[in-house]
Amino acid sequence: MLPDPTSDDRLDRAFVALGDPVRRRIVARLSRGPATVGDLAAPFAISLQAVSKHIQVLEQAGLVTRTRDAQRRPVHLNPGALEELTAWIDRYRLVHEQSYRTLDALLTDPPTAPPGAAEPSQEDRS
Amino acid sequence: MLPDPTSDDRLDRAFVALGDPVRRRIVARLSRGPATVGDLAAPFAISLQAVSKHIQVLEQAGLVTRTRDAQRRPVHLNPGALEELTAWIDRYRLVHEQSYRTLDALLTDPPTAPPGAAEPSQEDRS
DNA sequence: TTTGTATTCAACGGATTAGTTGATCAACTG
DNA sequence: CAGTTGATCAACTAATCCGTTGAATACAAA
Repeated sequence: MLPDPTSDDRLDRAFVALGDPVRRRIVARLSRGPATVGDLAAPFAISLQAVSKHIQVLEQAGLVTRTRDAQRRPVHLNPGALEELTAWIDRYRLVHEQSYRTLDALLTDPPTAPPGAAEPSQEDRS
Repeated sequence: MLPDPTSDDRLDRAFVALGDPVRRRIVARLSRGPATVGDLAAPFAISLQAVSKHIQVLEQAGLVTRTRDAQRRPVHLNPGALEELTAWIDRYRLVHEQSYRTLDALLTDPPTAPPGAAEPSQEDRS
């Protein structure tokens, strides 16, 4: 049940979670402090149950955590998870265009690797 | 057909696009320079057509663009789109916890707004 | 204990997604 | 021209996702 830190499953879920406008608005709201499910559901035209599911998606992505307060389950934003996302993006944000070499040259004249010698395992990570 | 800058549809698609490990690896590869569909498909165990679809998803999200080179369609990363994602995240990365007020007080004692006076339209954006 | 409030669970339908295979299109090569 | 390469289109399947409604749970208040 514990999350596996060597898998990128959390990263998958976190990006997908932020791909929904409802969930992004929830995150935006939570950045101003914790809120209950009812609070979070209020601005939306969808059912409370649907919002509850969205919160579960955010929780499984590690983006939020839940505490307990009587019958309420306050939701808190987990800023660390958001930082992981920016960290991933920042790793690839800068494009190394290799401007000294034209695109045609790149495509027709592979630098040092002959067509038979493929090295697919060190491509990248995550 | 032109993208509508006032909609967050692009943001939706971009986050969802990065939620797939295959597409993240494609982005990672493209950060080192443009590549053809065949190049991008090589490291994967899935069909070329599947990779072609992944590229279309990335393209519709604004994350990549395609050019033309004879029968090849080189794919280029669009760093601007990645920056938009980090920009969104950075807006909410810092949590304003309002530590001077306890969670219970937050929940049971709404600051200045009486329960009847709701103002849901300025909640947030995107 | 009964009632009310806050939230989740369960089952379902409709839409979307990621993969497949087979056919097609476009451009280069001999 | 015919053949090959690079990539897309089309049709299909299995799985997942987003929303619904109705029932169940947990705690509080009367």
